Amino acid sequence: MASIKDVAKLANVSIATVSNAIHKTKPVSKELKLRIDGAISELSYEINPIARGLKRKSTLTIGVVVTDMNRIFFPQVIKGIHDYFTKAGYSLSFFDTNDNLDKERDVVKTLKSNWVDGIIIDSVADTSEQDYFNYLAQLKSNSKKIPVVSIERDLTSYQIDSIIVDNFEGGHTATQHLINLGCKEILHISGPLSSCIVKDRINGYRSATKNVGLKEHIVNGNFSPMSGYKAMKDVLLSGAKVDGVFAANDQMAIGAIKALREHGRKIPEDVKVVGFDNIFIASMVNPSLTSVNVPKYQMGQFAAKILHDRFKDSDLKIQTKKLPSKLITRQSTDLDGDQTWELFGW
Amino acid sequence: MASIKDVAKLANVSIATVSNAIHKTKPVSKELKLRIDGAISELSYEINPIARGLKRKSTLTIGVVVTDMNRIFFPQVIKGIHDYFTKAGYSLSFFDTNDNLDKERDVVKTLKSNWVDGIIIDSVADTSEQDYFNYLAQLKSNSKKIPVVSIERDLTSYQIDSIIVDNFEGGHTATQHLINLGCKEILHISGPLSSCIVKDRINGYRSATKNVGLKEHIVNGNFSPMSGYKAMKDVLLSGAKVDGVFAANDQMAIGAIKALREHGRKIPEDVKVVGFDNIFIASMVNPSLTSVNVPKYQMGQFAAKILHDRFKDSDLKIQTKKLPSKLITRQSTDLDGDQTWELFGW
DNA sequence: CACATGCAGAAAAACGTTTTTCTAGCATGT
DNA sequence: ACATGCTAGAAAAACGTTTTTCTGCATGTG
Repeated sequence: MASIKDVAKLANVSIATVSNAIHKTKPVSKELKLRIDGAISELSYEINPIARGLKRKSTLTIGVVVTDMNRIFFPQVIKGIHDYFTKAGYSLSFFDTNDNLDKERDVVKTLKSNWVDGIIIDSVADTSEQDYFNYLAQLKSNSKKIPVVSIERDLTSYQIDSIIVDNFEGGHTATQHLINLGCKEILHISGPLSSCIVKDRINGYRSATKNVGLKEHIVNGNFSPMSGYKAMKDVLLSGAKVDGVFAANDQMAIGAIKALREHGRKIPEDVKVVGFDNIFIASMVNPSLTSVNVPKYQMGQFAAKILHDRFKDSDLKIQTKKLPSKLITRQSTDLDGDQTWELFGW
Repeated sequence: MASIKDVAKLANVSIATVSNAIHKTKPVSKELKLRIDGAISELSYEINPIARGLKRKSTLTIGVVVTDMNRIFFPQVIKGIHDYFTKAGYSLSFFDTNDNLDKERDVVKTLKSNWVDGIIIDSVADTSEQDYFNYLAQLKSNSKKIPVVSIERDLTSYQIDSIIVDNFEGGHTATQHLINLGCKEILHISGPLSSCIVKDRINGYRSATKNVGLKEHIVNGNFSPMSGYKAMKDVLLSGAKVDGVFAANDQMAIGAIKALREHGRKIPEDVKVVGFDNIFIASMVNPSLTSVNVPKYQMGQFAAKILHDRFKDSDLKIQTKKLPSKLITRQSTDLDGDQTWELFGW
């Protein structure tokens, strides 16, 4: 691997001049520029990003940490981040915390000592982990701060830029949709209560049912299909009447549908079901699933953009970016709903 | 950020001694060791991996390049790689080529100049790209080689370790399964013919049908659900009789099922359908899809392991690791097939 | 003419490590 | 008593850049 030294020697100039010629950081005469370019191409010299990183204290790498790659929510978010940042000349360093806070702490520590230029994180920490969030916000605070952007979780109160979806609105819309279709007994299957996402979705449900005087009926799941299945099964066995179900994510909705079927309920005739996230499989299952779309790819892109902006100006006001959610009506609530498929590359 | 110099000063020793104490590369007296440890923890010194990388010519980073993150095949492969390599102290640098060879070339060039220690790649290049594969095999050949491991594609003839699945066997098994169930007119919907994976699957199909004297019927798709839908539609419109379908991947199988349904065919009574890859949604669609499983997570783990082994001994014989494929019978061929769900984290 | 000003380019310092070379002290063997 | 070898540790070189400082030299101004 040719180094800048070799180039300088071959072109018979100093290394400073080579550097200046490359980066146009100081003017250099036509003649030398020519010689240098010649030497560069002759040696097929490529700048060494490690050495530059050492000097510049920047690695052109950004750390991406997600809770579990198996959640099909993430691949698209990552794709969004990737597309933005490779265009900007950065690489992505990828980490999966397996929904484990201890691991997340480790990862962040690694990231810190690895000198990544920024971090985009989907934190698994629940709202009580104040000390951890504070640490996150102050990362590397003694010398230079390394900026962090949170996705899915609103951490603006800790001075961390956050990209989220309006979960209250989404929950409200989903519930209202069931109400509009004439449902009178609407069940909500929620996710793990520690998460603020989940709370917002619950509140959206509450608001909508309260508005029209329906009684609320909430059971808990943990986002897995199996938990949705079990929750639904319990409700059915208890004999409670249900003609509408709003699940806090698609996975649980699919589980719930399985349970409903086993009890002979027709969907959507007897019971209508709405999910959340609009993972692409929502359009492929049978019946296809009505769901509140979360713009995953855009979420990644926005997170990337905000982080990038902060690189340029670290004094920017901390911001919360709320992305719009939108209800996609499909056969689980309306047989004539959207019949198209989500045809992402897969 | 405290540097080794600060530690040395505080402990009143030379920086070489600090380094030796940390890495045990030379013995250092109990006394100094104690002082050094004290200084390290007092300054909460952390080694700077960039500087170390510069000196050691190794970044403890491995590049992972996939063709398209939207293919649910990849997240699990990546998870396998990730789990292995984080345990070994490496980070993953992630790239998505969007099924574009030019982009892939760029990415590999970046990876090369980024001094990653190794590369795991799912190449989009078709078999005619000999010069490119040669380049890949010889990456950075003037000084130190950087090892490459191929997944999904057998590149051992280019001296590149390869982790693949026995696609011939898989294709044979899938077809044989249909034969065993009494199918007489078996259609194969293949993937893009440039890919050797696809060819192997075709040959498996051919071998099985030939064995029992069935005529072969092959149409082409491109792995997308829509292509499977269209291919099936054409066949149905042509009036050809079909009582079994083997699609080269699950996506196309799902598309084919949609077409069959639109033509009033009952599955599996009238037509039985088998896919390939066993992406988790195969167990969730309705009817659930019989499919040849590809061990994705293990594929990632093996790729990682082989790469890691090569770090330790670059003279290791180039190897092809063929992972076993296994047919999972579900409702698209047998109503009493496997009813369980793939319950990966999601 | 004296002197400041600009400027292209070289030289050198710095980034934070690892690794090689050097030094001084001490023990050993003849 | 002296050459030899070993050892703990220091000093310095090296990795490949970027950036700051330094050096001549030409130009312009009073």
